[in-house]
Amino acid sequence: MSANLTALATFSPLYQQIKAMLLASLQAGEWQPGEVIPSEFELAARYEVSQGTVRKAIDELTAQNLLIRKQGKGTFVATHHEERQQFRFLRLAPDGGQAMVLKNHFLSCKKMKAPAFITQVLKIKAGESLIEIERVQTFAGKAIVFEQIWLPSLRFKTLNLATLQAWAGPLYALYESTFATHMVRAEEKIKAVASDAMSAERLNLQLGAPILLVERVSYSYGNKPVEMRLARYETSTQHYENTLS
Amino acid sequence: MSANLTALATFSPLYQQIKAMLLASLQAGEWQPGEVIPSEFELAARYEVSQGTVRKAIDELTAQNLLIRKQGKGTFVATHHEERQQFRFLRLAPDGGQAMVLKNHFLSCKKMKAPAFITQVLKIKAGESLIEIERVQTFAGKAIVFEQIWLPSLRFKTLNLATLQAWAGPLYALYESTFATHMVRAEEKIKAVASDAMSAERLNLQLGAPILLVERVSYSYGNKPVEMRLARYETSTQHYENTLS
DNA sequence: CAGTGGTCTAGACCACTTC
DNA sequence: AAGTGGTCTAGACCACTGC
Repeated sequence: MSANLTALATFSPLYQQIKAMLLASLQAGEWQPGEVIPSEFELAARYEVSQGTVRKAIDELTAQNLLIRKQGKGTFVATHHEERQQFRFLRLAPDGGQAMVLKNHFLSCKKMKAPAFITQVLKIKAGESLIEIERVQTFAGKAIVFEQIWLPSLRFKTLNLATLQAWAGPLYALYESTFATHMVRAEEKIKAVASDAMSAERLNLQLGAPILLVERVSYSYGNKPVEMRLARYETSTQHYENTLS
Repeated sequence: MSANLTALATFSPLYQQIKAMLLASLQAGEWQPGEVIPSEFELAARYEVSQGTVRKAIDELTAQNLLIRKQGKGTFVATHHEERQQFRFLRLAPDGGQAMVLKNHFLSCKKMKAPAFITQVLKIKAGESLIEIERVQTFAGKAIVFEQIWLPSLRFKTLNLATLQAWAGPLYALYESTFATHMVRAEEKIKAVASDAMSAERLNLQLGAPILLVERVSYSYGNKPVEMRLARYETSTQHYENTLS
């Protein structure tokens, strides 16, 4: 209310506080992915603010893809099970046209001790146990993507090769369904490299053929890094797409 | 007002119409990049709507980086001369750390007839005249980027090598200052390829060394494609960064 | 102090969904 | 018809800038 002094209490507008509380509820799992959250008027009553203020908080959360509005129905927690969300994290497209549906081939799923470069990224203890998944993805019978995926064993205790092979759909949807983990954001670092022996074999390329090397770190609520991937894309007939604005 | 029928007039909310009118003014050059636009109340009076409606229109334009709000000062037309905007279209970062400032080396600037693959992308007539620019960018003395840039001669009539070499700052700022062209958006398609003779020479690499090949098409107001680039990035000590959300 | 954008409210009405 | 999000308004007040 006061705070005329030199910004002692780091003033933040009401709708930002509401947004923070909504985020806390999402993180705590009060509303699960795919579920409706209470209506704007209910939330306004709960937080004792006007509907317009709740609305502005929800506006920002929908802009970040954490919530999805559906007129007449309500506001829903975003989920990777949703049709529209399937391609949110896939930037690969065939040179001719639209998005591509890739076929999964899981090669392995093993426990391992986390190497240093992963512990740093995932902010876990040195030597903590990880699950390492190897996957190849094909399009029209041709291997396009080979990736290694690392997850903390603690959170993904029961994950195994059989589960993966039985799963149809995006990995992130599996994480939601089975491990109560919703991915919110990812950061990628991309390089062009000469394929090493393993990548060349998996992608049926000549040793040294140029491939895209994509390092991805995915974050759940609260900026928590949960998954790290090292992906190799074969880009002779497809490319990585990006829009700058 | 009516429109109970099966959507004859493609109803659009007031603030969308305001947004369209603001866009038209931007495109027509009524307010130049870097200038203030009229205050929300002035615009509300002009369009005979409430200030809140204008506000919502401006909200969307700022979200698209077309306008920039500055509390207490006004709302400004976005410009590539702005400090903050310098790195908007540069996704290259050194493996260690933050954004990198690259040094320009313009190699050539020549007129040429547009090949088919460019006429399609830039939507110009077959055989129309283009300007082709070749540029190398260095960081800490090392060549990092080699690119070819194509612009329609019509719009960029007076552009020449001397002008380019005298220019300090982003190309897009030059386009604004001298050619009344503001770039709004760009789309990139990225591949890993083996460097050809020309690229290898420009980047001091061995022939065949893997490089990132980035095709970029940049758009001005009204989704008008204006510039096409083919860039090669050397990514042994830096990478292309991207955030997915 | 006046002018700008930023927040917040309260209420009216529209558009879409569901029963 | 009732409930949801979506639009629009009018007015009050806050925060920042510059004269």
